[in-house]
Formats: sequence, structure tokens, C-alpha cells
Amino acid sequence: MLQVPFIRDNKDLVIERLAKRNIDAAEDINQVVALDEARRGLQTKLDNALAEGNKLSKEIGGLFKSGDIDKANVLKEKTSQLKVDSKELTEALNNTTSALNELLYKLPNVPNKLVPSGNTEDDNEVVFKEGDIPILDDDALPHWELAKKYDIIDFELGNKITGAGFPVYKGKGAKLQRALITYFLDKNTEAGYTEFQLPHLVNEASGLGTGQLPDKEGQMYHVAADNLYLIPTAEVPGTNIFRDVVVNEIDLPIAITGYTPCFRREAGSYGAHVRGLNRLHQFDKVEIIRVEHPTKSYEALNGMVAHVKTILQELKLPYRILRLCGGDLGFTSALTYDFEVFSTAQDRWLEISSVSNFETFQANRLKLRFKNSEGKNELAHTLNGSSLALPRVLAGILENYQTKDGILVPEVLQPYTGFKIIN
RNA sequence: GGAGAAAUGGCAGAGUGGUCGAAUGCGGCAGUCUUGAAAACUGUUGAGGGUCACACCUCCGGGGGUUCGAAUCCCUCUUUCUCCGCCA
Repeated sequence: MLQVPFIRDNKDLVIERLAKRNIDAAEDINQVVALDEARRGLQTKLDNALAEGNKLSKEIGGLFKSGDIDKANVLKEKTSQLKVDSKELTEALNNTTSALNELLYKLPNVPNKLVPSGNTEDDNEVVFKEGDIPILDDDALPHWELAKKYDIIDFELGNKITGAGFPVYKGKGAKLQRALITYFLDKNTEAGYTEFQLPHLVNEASGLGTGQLPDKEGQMYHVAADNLYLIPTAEVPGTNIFRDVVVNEIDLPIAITGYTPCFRREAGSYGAHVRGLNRLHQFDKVEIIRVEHPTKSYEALNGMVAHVKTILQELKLPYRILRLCGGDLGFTSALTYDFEVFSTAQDRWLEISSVSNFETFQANRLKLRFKNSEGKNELAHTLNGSSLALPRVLAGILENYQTKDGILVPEVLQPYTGFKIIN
């Protein structure tokens, strides 16, 4: 959620930047400013009424003590009108505040100046490209065929047990997946991230905290009996660690990593590109999360990008990095870099990581602050990224490492798998 | 799942209707003493909002109620602990 004081002071900039997302926010922004002014006016009036009431109560207390009941009763009369007033003011204040919040919840984050304008993923800007795209035989197979051929992933079995999008990994497939998870976690902890094991279900407050609720309600699986949501990403439990927290400035930055399964309903996304591992309802992901000082967050974002790069370099996978355009930028993000790995047999790029700086957008909802050098509480910046999303990395490995004799295991993973080839 | 108890400042722990935002201890901070440190002693120290700074408002697990006035009384929810049952 955007900060009202920031909107107040930078009205034109906010409107101009939000235009990168192809939205005309002028009306909403003006309304935010107006509602905020009304809110503050009501708050002052209410505070004054309450102060008056407090004063009278104290006087009445004193009069009762000294036995001056008549005078006390006169003052009591006076308080009744005050009570009516403050009740009305409270109601008006609540109405104004919720109207303001409703509006604020609807407004996405203000894009960073680097964000290119554009509508669709075609307008994303390729900022980096690395790795050779292997030249495969004519009879090279897409990963879902390979999965069947070597009996390492069973899509139909998942279908039977649960439904489409819940594959079953078997034998060397399961082992390779586990090897990747461990490898990613090791890389992350080596880079200074502390490993966490987090809950896979979250409550409503956590969903609100990271911005999945209220706007993306339909994308999460909901456990109605207990009003809990299955996490769509470790970002939700991971970032909510810091909900309602004031950290010390010297404790920044905070860097954590965690492996979790992720559950996404993916309502409405059917079509040509959802085969095999490309789009699942349940998948595994290792996430990195940072809490940063506002002056350091973009440096940190670059650091996260560099970190993910080293992993892909070690895996020797061809990949590219995109700077997301305004139209493709997530609701809560100010700047996002997507990593895509080239899926040779499908002849297309697959998104395997998304690294974002949310600046204070999440921190504002979360009330995640740090005590600055002046002793004042200030909102921290939050960032997160995938390192990495498993299924598509797996798809990339299977397709790019296929040979006539089988699928080779990338060298860095061999200590983790204990085998060099899947055949 | 059943029965009972509890939730107060960084922590421990008083406080059952009126100068209580809250005793006391520990911790923190500052000082005295000391070559330095420790100990001892003295002072200081809850949080959030608001203000240039004050004023002022809010907060004793969450929400609601009674009252001129609630940490204190009532309702409700949540969480924790103890005992019993079940159990990976």
C-alpha cells in the first residue's frame, strides 16, 4: 500500500509513474488526498472531544471525593452531549478511513523510473543474456516426453490422485528435484541467507500483509473450515515474519531463504503453454527474501540478480534477464527482473525467477519498520526473488541436457544426486 | 476432543472502578568511584500517533458492552499453560 504522505507530497510524480502501468490514477489520487485531509480533520475534532471528556471525568471524580454530588451531577449532564458528539465523530472517522484504505488497497505500487512503459510481456526489456543454446538432434524431445521415456515424472498419476497440475516425481526425477532444492539452499546460505522452514498455510492477515488479499483472492487455495490459505509462494509466510515488527537499524539487512511447495489455482490460464511442467497447481520453489534500509534496497536488488546469475552459470543453462515493463509489473512491485531459461525442445523462454523490490509498499501494510538514527520509526524496504522455481529449471535441464544416451546431470548437481546420467 | 488456569512495559511481576501509563526487581542508558573494567551508589528509562516543539489522543492479548470514569466489571474471540483422552 502506498504511503499517504508520499502521495500528498508527490502527487504529479505518482500519477505520471502509475501511467506506466497504463492506468489513469489522477482521480483516485485526488480522492486519496481529499479523504486524507478529511480524515485528519475528523481525527483532530475527535481528539479534542475526547480530551474534553477526559478532563470532565477527572473533575467529576474529584467532586465525588469531596462529596459535592450536586455539582458532579451538573457536570455529568455536560458529558452526555460530548459522548454523542464523539460517537458521531468516531463513526465519521471510521467511514472516512475505510474509504481511504479501500482506495489505497486498489492502487498498485509506483514503478521505478527504470521501468519501461508498455502493455504486455513483449514490451519487457531484455537486459542480459548468457549461455549457449545447445544444438540438439532433430528428434530431441520436450521435457514431458522425456519424463515419460525415462519414467521420472508421472503426470497421469498426479491426475488420478489429485487432478491436473499435480505431477508425481519418481526415482531419479524425485532425486534430481531434491538435489536442486538442496543445491539452491546451499548456494543461498553461502551467500548469507539464513534458512527457514515456513508454514505452508497462512491466515488472512498474512495474505493482506503481502498483498495477495484482497485483490488476488481467487488465485489461492482456501481452506474454508479454518479460514486459511495455501501459500502461493514462500514470500507470504517469509515476509510476514516481519509483520508488526520494528527492527534495529544495525540489524539491517536481513536475508532469509526457504524452500516451500507453492499452490496456485491458476484460474483461467489454460491453453497451449501449460503442458508438462510449464504451469502447475503445486510446485516447489526456493525463495530469497530481504529486508533492507531504504537507501540500500536497489543495491540489494542488483545483488540478488547477481546471485541468481551465478546459480544459472553453474548449472550452465542458457538464460536471459528481463526488466518488466509497466504493464507486466506485479501489483506490489516497483521494479522487477525476470529470469528466463531457454527451453530448447519447446523453442521458448520459461520464467524461472522473478526478483523484485517492493520498496515500502509491503512494509506499509506489514507495519515493518526500523528505528532510524534519529530514533524515529521508518518503513523498511522489502525485496524477494526466486532462487529458483523448480519445475521450469527441471524442464530446462531435461531438455538442454538430453543426449542419445540419456539426460546428463549438470556437474554441480552430481554430488547431490549421486548419479551422472538419467537413462 | 473434555476439564481447569492464565494473558500487564525488553523480561519477571504487583495492581479488582477515579491524578494508574501503571508499584517493585532485572535489563538498558547516563553519571560518581576506578589507570581501565567489574562491583557499589545516584539519576534516568514503556509503545504508537500527533506537533517545528509543546499540547493532545490511543494502547494493560483482539473485538464489543456497562459507567461521568475501566488494566480492574460484563459478553465474545484468540492464544498460552496444567490435567485427561487421542496421536505422527
